[in-house]
Amino acid sequence: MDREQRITNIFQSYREVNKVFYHLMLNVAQEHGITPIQLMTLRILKEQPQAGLSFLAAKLNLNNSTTCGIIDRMVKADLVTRERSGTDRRAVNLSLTDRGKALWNETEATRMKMFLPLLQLSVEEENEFHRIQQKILSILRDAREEV
Amino acid sequence: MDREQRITNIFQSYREVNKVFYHLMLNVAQEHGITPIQLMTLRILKEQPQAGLSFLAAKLNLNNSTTCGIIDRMVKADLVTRERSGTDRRAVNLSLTDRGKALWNETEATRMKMFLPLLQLSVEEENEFHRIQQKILSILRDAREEV
DNA sequence: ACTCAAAGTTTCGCATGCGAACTATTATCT
DNA sequence: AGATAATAGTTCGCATGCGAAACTTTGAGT
Repeated sequence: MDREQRITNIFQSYREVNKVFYHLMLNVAQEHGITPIQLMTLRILKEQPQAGLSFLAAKLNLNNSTTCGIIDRMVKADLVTRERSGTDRRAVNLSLTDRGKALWNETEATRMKMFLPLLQLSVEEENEFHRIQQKILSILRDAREEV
Repeated sequence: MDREQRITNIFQSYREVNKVFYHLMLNVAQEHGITPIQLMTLRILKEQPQAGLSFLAAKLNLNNSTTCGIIDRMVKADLVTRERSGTDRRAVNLSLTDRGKALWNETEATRMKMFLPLLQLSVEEENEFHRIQQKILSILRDAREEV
C-alpha cells in the first residue's frame, strides 16, 4: 500500500468512527428532544455550574461564536440560564435550569446503555488507544507549526 | 477513574484529534481557496471520474443532501461538472474540470508536507490503531442495534 | 400495458461549525 | 487620570451536516 493510501485510510477511519459516535449520541439525545451537542453541554454545565462561555467553548472544543449560538437555543428551550456576572460585567454565568438538570438525569439510562459497551475495550487497549491518539496529536501539531 | 469519566475521555480524545485534523486540512485547502471537504471531493473524483452523487456521498461518509450542496458550490466554482447520465436519467455523472484537476495537483506539495509526518507511526502502531478503531466501531454498532 | 415500489437526486428547514468584525468592560501602562 | 491593550461575548455571512419530503426515472409484479 502506498503512502498516500495509508494516510487516506487513517482519515477514513476517523470519519467512520465519528459518524457512528454521532448517530449514537443522536439516538440518546433525540429520545429527549435535544441534540448531541446540547447533551454534551448539559454534562459540562452539570459539573461546572456558573461556567463562563469561553470555558464552555474550550470544554466543547468549539469556537466562542458556535457556542454562543448553542446557548441561545438552550436558553430559549429553558435548559440553561445566562446571566451577567456580578464581578465582571463582560462575562456571563451559565447554569442549568431545573428542567435542564432533570433532563440530564433522565438521559442517564440511555447514555449508559449506549456507551458502557465501550468499556469492553481491555485496559491495555484503552491505554494503547490514548497513547496512539496522543502521538497522532503531537505529530499533527508539529506538522502544523512547521508551516 | 470511574466508568463515566473513561467514556468521556474517549469522546474528548476523538474531538481533539478531529479538531487538529480539521485545522490541518483547512490550512492546505485555504492556500488554494477551497474548503477541506472540497479537497476530499477533488481526491475522490480524481480517482473515480464519472462518479454518481450517491457514490461520492458514501465515500465522503455524508448524506446525499449534504453532498448535493457541496457539489452545487463546486460546480459554481468551476471545479466539477455535473451531467445527467445517458443510461440512467435519474443519475448524474460527476467529474473534475481542468481547473479541478489542476488544483488537485497544486495541492500535492502542501498535502505531503502536512500529512506525511503521520507515517512516523510505526507499522505496529498503525496496525494497532486500525485494530482498535475497528473494535470501537463494532462495539458501537452492536450497541446501536440493540436499541 | 399498468400499477406500484424502488432508486437517484434535489430541496427544505434547521443545527452545528468557522473566522472576522463588533461592542462592552476590565486591566495595564505611563 | 487618560490612553491603550486585552478580555468576554455577540453578531454576521458562509459552509457543512442532518432528516424528511418532493421529484423524476427506472424496475418489478401482475
